[in-house]
Amino acid sequence: MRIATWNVNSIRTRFGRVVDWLVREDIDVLAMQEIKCRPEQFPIAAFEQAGYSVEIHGLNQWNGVAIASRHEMTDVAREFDGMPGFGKPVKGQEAVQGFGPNELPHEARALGVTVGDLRLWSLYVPNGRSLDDPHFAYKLAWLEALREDTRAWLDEDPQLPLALMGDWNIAPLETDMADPSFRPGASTHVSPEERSMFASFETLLTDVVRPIVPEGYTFWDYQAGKFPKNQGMRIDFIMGSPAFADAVTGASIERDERKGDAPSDHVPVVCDIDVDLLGGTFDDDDDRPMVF
DNA sequence: ATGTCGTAGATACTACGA
Repeated sequence: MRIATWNVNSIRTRFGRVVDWLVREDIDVLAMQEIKCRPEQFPIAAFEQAGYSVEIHGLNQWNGVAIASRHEMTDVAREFDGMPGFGKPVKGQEAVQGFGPNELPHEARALGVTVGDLRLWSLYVPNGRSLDDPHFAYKLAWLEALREDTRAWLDEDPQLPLALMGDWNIAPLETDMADPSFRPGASTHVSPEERSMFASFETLLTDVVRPIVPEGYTFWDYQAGKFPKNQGMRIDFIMGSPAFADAVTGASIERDERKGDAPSDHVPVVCDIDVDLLGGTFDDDDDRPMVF
């Protein structure tokens, strides 16, 4: 079972490339971020023709998350408890997107689904914009609420195979940041507050890719030739619970997807799961009998 | 190099977000 995350930077621009990659790499579940569209604008047919169903959470041209899967998805969640909002209240949008505990409108940054035994989230963590911007406080509050929900989910079921996958917009280690325009003490993504917040998730979850792929970036800004200069950053992660991490047998960062025509500025991050190690079954596995 | 993308719209350019 192959599971991946990819900030696609507009699915309407990128769907051909994304579906080609899904088929070529035999991906079972892909968590996407920055789809930048509403559900009715999403190119669902291209995914269905390749054997995937899609769950979508998109409110407008910004943000937006989706999950494509070859297996049935259930228990779809389009927010987590206590998720804060941001911006100015939009009249008439209350019923569509709801409001966070701070009474500001929700953004489309989180989508949770259950696939077999797995609980999977596609997450697009707020960028923060700059250290003195209200968006930065929003980023930290959004992550804190997510962490407390993660703690509650695992308190309730310590054996839950859970993965939080997506664009975390944090470079946890010094070696994760090679873009010279992000400077310690002056920039988002590398601040002590963000790194401390990321570390607090690591008391609950582990980066299942890092042990297998210790080097490499997942994002390179389009500007100023940062990809050819390899001035990238590692900000896309698959964070797994103990039960999830124990089933991981492989991982990769798909650097070649930053090459060629019209790439996203992010590349896919992949992990392989041995479903036999999860203790349950997948109803549409074709290589094993079902076991109840 | 204010160096690139993607979105929307009171569009053929500007504003915004990343």
